[in-house]
Amino acid sequence: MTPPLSPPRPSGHQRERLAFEEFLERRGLKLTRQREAVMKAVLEASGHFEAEEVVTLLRQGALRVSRATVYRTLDLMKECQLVEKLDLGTPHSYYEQVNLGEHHDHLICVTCGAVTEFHDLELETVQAEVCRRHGFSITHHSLRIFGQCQACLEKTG
Amino acid sequence: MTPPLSPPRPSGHQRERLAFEEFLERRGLKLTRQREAVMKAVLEASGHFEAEEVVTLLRQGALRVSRATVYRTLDLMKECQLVEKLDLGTPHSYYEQVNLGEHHDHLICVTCGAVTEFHDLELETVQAEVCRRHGFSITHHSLRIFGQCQACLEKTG
DNA sequence: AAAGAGATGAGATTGATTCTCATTAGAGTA
DNA sequence: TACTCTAATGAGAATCAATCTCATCTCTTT
Ligand SMILES: [Mn+2]
Ligand SMILES: [Mn+2]
Ligand SMILES: [Zn+2]
Ligand SMILES: [Zn+2]
Repeated sequence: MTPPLSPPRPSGHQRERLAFEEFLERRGLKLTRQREAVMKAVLEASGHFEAEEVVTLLRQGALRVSRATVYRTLDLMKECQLVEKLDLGTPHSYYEQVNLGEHHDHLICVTCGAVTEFHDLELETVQAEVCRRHGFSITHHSLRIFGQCQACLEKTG
Repeated sequence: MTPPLSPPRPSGHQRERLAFEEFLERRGLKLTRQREAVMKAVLEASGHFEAEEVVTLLRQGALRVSRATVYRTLDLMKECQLVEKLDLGTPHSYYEQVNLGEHHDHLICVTCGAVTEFHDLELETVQAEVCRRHGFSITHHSLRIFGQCQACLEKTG
């Protein structure tokens, strides 16, 4: 049961879905069936995925969605801050779904490729301080830490 | 004159030059005229540059150096940690010369494209702490902060 | 000078992403 | 329903930095 003092928050990705719809509205764009299919696939995706994976996944559904539309919709969701584009050092980009107002950075294992997410408040604070000192107005940032993960360290010493 | 207590440090980029020569030696590779030309150009370069700029610059000299060799040598210098490859959000990569043992991160203005360098010891410390907590052995990292630089802020409010 | 190993360069190739533009879908109107 | 108008889509072409190929060159060593 829902605690009485908690407002009944929309479940699933209702907030994100709504945010995207309002974003499209604001821009005078329509929520087409194709855009809806991409949005649904992305909101339900977990972890880091390639654009091509979305294309492949959607091929299994009834509605055909072209590669171009997948890329275009991912761009829109990125502008809406529901999606982030990642450069993990590979030749092509990865994307990930980000819940409204959340953020994290990445530890990337150069041995096995594992990507671990973390969030550190102190780190964010220090970054903000650096920006303040430079009179720089930050919009977003990307921190990638490369090295060996615990599992790989234990294997090879 | 050199202070007596300071060891006579090699000037210019003697240390980096030596480091590269030893690196090649260790790998059983030769310091060819082409590699030397690229190394010289890179060590004397300032700021962030594209691979293509090195190709163009070297075309003006007596010795012809192919694009392939420029890319190959930049990769070697990267392994030797004399060069870093940067993704500034543009479609192609930038490179920069890094002095032995030095490091910095970047503030990138999304309005004018200006790139400001900074180094913050506290930031590095907090990062190290995050890694320790995750049992992660860091080799290197890349922090990019995007936003508006002071100049752009003053122009547009 | 002959042999062997690495290095080079011109040009072909790659491949993720973007672009083009003819066609389609959908909202609004009469 | 039929018509209009505009945004959206999709198939395939184009892009272009980066990589690859492989014939040729350069050294060093016998
Ligand atoms: Mn992530
Ligand atoms: Mn720099
Ligand atoms: Zn690992
Ligand atoms: Zn600026």
